[in-house]
Amino acid sequence: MIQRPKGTKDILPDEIYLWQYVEKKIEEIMSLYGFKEIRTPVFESTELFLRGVGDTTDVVQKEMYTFDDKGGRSITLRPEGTAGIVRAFIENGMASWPSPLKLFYNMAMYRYENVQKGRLREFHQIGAEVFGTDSYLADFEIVEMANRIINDLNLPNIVLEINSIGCKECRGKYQEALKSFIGSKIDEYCDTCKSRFEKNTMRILDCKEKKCKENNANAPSIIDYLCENCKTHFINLQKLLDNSNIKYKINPRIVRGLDYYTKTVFEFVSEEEGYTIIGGGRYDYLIKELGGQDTSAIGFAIGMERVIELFKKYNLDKLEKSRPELYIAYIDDASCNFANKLKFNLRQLGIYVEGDILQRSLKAQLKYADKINAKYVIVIGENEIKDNYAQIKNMQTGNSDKIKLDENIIKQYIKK
RNA sequence: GUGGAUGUAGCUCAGUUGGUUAGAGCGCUAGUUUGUGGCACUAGAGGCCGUGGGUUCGAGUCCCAUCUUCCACCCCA
Repeated sequence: MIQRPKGTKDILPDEIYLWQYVEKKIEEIMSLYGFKEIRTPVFESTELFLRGVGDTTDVVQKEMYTFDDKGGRSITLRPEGTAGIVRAFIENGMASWPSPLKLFYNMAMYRYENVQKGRLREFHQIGAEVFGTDSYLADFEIVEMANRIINDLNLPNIVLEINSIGCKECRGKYQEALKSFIGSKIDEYCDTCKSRFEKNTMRILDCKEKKCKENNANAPSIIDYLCENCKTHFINLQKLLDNSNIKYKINPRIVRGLDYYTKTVFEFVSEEEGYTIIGGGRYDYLIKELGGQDTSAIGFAIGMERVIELFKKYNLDKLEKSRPELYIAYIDDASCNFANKLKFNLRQLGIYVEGDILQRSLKAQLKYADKINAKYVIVIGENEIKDNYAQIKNMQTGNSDKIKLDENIIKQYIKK
């Protein structure tokens, strides 16, 4: 039997309504904040991610789906959304659009990783990006919108963690300080940390190896090395969060795995599942690095599979599955034609009506009507056609009323 | 990439120290005297026992490999 590739998932009709609800909710909120949808290609030139995401990151080094197409071009399935959006921003001259430019996307991402809870090789992110502002007001708006999404989806036990990793200037100083702190002790660190020492020192702070963690315990904090500008930026953001009663934790250990981040970085973490469901931050150099003009930007991405999992856990019972308003059953050939006509007319009026297309017995039709949870049932037979009246039965209460077989009257009855 | 568990019907799972045509519940289809669902009863369909090798007179059961799924590390959403 051919099975789906490792790390992929089928989303079946019994679950899709959850996705539709959550996606709709998120997109409504984003629209409310002025974000417009953008869609970019599933695959891009490999170089985009090498330069955009950063060639020292794990995502690029070992998790990309990269291949040569028939024309010999190196192609990569997008492992994240931001790089492609920035490419589109530059390529379509969006820098000349009114600032700030707010975009959102809802797209599948691809990473070759080992599968476990909340981690797939094909997964979905809804993300938002703001281009053209380096103000802390944008940082606030983006964090506040993410917070709103968590709240409106009614997801409990989510903690907001924020940090600032500074700009080029302060990060340079900090890296020096960090290097001299680790310095001679580097032999005590794990191999990956050793390899990161030169090129990506800050990542060492993120290591979960016991030994490395212990060694990092007294490491200098980036926050102490922020330049004046970055410091006030960070403090202003905190003030706004305080004002809005948005609870957060400053976590100097958040450095994020993508190289493009600067200044504010943040994560919404599910305490019980132990994973991040929304992650994001500012990336003031990325656009220039990818060949655009100097433009500040900030954004985040929501891990949809993780959100759905949490949402299912807490809110499943609150959602109603779609069900037919009416099932029209028939008895013989003549009434079958009549029933079909009525079904057709009601659908023209926008009513969700079901009827038999299997030529089944009346009993089987009614059983089916029950299984699909139809609200009302009408049975058409010789008498009904003759009288042009039928019983309309409420399947929940079992009560029925006499009704004229006129689609407008039926519509009115059902909708009341 | 590393470590641990797992795989029998659409789903959840039984399957004795290796021994005839592999089972149950749920679900699905049909029927229970023919124009009314849910309940009950009856019957039916549906399995290369993940895949490929091996041991054996004989393998769902034992051995090896491989794949999948799940969990942890790493990393991330």
